[in-house]
Amino acid sequence: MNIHTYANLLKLLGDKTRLSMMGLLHHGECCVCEFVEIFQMSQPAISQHLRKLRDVGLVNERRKGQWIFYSLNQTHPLFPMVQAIIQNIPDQKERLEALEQAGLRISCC
Amino acid sequence: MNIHTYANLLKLLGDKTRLSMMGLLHHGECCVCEFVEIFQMSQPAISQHLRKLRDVGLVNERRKGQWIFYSLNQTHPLFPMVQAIIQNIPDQKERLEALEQAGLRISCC
DNA sequence: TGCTTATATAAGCATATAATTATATTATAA
DNA sequence: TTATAATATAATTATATGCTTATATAAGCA
Repeated sequence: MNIHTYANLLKLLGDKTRLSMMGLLHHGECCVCEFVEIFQMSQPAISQHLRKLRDVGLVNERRKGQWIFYSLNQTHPLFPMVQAIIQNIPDQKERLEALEQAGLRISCC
Repeated sequence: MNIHTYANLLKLLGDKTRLSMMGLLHHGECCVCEFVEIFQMSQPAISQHLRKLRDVGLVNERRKGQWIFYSLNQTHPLFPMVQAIIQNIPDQKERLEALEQAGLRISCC
């Protein structure tokens, strides 16, 4: 893996929405509609951000009925770097708690 | 410092040239002409990359005669994050050694 | 002083990026 | 089987980015 690979990773995470997504996923999997709610963005916009993360393999997707849950791919070769970054950004837990208190958390099995 | 600040930092470092520059500066200060030589890029292109790093305050500049030397600003609030990133990218020392062996290192006092 | 070297800045252009709108796909439920 | 909900994709558009070319500034030197 050369410097170019790392620069591309940083560019990918150099977006407020995608970086926050990674910070949220650090606390566990989330589905698309949760992201839509948290970021107050259109569903296609969210979907396209997730696609970019998925294309590089940084996140896994898991279909559960009508929902698709995303999670961090901890086996990705760049995961150590991702982890180092997540550990340096502000914790996103509050946004999950707010979602939960609004009764909008999709916590199915 | 909010998540937006961090995303902007990552975007800034999400460029092959700027990320390599930071990796090089980790080994000590460099002047513009050294970067021009290392990256085989035009002087204005190099200058513009350095400007972006300087605008955010990630690097310091020091004039020494006709040369301007750049170095890491270790007092920057985002420096811990920068450091974490540098520690995860491939070491850029080789490029400095190649420069040295080509007799193109500006090692004035 | 005038010439050269090192660097910065500005303008222009081609490409990349992120959002919107519209449409397609997939699953559930009536 | 039709309707609805969740998600994905495609096309479009506006903005951002990185490079080039041209020019400006600043220091050293003949």
